[in-house]
Amino acid sequence: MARVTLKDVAQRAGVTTATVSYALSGKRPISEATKQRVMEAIAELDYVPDLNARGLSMRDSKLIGVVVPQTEPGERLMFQNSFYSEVLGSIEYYARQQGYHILISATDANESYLTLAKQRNLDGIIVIGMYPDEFYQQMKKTQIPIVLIDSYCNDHYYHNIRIDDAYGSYLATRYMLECGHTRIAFFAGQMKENGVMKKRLLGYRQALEEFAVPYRKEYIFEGQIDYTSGIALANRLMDQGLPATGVVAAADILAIGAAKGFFERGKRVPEDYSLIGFDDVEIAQYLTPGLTTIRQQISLKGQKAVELLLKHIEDPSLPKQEEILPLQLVVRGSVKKLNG
Amino acid sequence: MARVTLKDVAQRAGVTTATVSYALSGKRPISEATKQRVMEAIAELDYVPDLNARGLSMRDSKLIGVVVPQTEPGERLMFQNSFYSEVLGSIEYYARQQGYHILISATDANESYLTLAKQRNLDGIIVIGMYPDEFYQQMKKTQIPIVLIDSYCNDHYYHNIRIDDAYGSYLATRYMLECGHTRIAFFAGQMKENGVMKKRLLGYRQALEEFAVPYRKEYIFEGQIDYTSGIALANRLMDQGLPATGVVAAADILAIGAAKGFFERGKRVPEDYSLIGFDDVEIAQYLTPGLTTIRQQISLKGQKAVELLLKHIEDPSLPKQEEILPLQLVVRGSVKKLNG
DNA sequence: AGTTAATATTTAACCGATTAAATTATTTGC
DNA sequence: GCAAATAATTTAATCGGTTAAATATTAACT
Repeated sequence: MARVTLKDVAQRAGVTTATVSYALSGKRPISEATKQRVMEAIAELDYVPDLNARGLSMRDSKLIGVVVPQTEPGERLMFQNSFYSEVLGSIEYYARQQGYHILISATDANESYLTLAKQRNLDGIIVIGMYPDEFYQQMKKTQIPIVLIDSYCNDHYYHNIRIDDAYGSYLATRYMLECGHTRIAFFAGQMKENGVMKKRLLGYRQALEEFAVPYRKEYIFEGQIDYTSGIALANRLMDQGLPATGVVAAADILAIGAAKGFFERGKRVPEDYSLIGFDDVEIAQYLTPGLTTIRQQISLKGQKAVELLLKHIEDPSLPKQEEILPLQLVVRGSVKKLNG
Repeated sequence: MARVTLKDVAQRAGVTTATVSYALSGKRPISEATKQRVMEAIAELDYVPDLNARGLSMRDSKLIGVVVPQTEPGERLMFQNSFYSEVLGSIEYYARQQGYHILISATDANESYLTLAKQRNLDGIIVIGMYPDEFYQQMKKTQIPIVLIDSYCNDHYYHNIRIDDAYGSYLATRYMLECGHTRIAFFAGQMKENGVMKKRLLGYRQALEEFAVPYRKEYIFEGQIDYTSGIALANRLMDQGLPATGVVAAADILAIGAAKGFFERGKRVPEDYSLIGFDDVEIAQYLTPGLTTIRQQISLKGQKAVELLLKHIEDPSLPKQEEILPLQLVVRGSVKKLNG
């Protein structure tokens, strides 16, 4: 079954390829009569335009690249964590609605992504997460419309969709404090300068300050954003014999790992340790007990990113925008009230 | 910054585009001297070939389509569940190693996917899950190499990567029985004819039979494969006042939901209900208690699918293969021993 | 040196679309 | 009825590559 091309359609309809093309695009007037014949031919032959060929002359691709941090090629490969999966799913969904497809590239943000952008003639790129400065420098050179998700890159060149990370962990920590906790540990992923984790630490400190609880750096634990790291941090906390009664985790994944770490050593959440997460990934509500956490609308992030990107693709002069999405405390069962 | 094309490189190196092309592909001998000049020009201009253009004449795309069941456009959009995410991640990873990219299309398996295949000139397709018969009929017509994952489609046209689902739940159920349980409920997703869920039910029955425990259909609960359904099934079980002591869930997600359902009504796992899952998704080991389950090597599935697909793309005469991947019982803490 | 053979390079067509410019057909106005 | 204006269609170039066939260059052998 060979490919059906414009030519075949044209032949069938007794016209030229140009006519067919115009009939389809409407960029030149075509008589109703021929338009009719063309449509019939298309239907009869079951013709579907080749987007590559079209892209070649139109210089577009209807393809959106999505950069997501590289997963180690370990035993289990996946889209790192549920947070990414959910953003990706959302991006895929909304892009598809608009006739775009997404090209996911888990990358360590090196030059390889630039290559991809050129190879595939990407119409736009959505970058999730924070990367080294040089990455942003290089990306800029491509001239391709780019929307950043969860980045504090202050380069005015990029659109930005994010949340107020500091405020989020402020909310989390404040809730802990309101519940009567004062010895509160903070579990985070790698705290890079200007990174999301660093911002979340900021919010934690703000809340402490507001409640006049002194900030003690023995209470700060830094690891990676994954389950095993959560377990490890919990162990470190217990090993050090810190008299903490609660843990503010800078990501649900860390919180879940921490709960497991405590559990393995006979400690329970929330009886022995109160725990609050960040993100509200899907699983959070199904844990036992449910994880109290800071909800961000993960899918909305993807949706907004796609909308903004497509708007920019249509209108390259679109001024750079930054959109801060709302956050919300979700109380479930992982924090124990020490007072009331 | 306009696109650098073959022509630019040719000009710079003082040769024709054909020469450059041959120098790169090695399909015709090119003198070392010119090859050298060409390579220099490429480096100087930072040239990256356009895969679309190349694809147009080579009639390939270096693109692999991945069909995954459609998620409802509900509030949360994601790659349905962690099982899919993990397979997808794996496929992406191994495809990329071989210079392919993946085009994910969450679809309800209607004609739209055929369109995609044509539009994008997909080199091959990996289909995850089970679909209506007509879907397979249509796909076949595309003549595109296809590998099925987790399908019991008996059409000899397709390659197949799967597990022995019946055996898996046989293992799960047997373990329950060995632990002394006899009133064992079975939680499943939709049991379509010839579907994965139906097969898993089969294994459950086999085990019961082997232990001479009568099969009672009040113990069979059917829902969807998602967390909320797990909760719902647990509630149905409790509402009916069934004296079950254990639940074999046909998917980890169901098991996790079930645990939540029990928890919400004051019942605990494994004290009140023992629970065993299926899949061993990443989160299973981080739950409290850890979920006893049947491990399948999810990433391996993706890897094998990619390998097989690429092999087929290279050699279209490759005979159809079916590969059954191994399973393994993983004991954690969600099943209580009623005997010893 | 003069063919012949082998090697290196170029010419030009093609992949499947789009589109400016040229051409043909149809109205319209007088 | 005929030129001018307008509408419909075609011609042919183009996008960025590949490649069969033709040509030019170099090497090999009497």
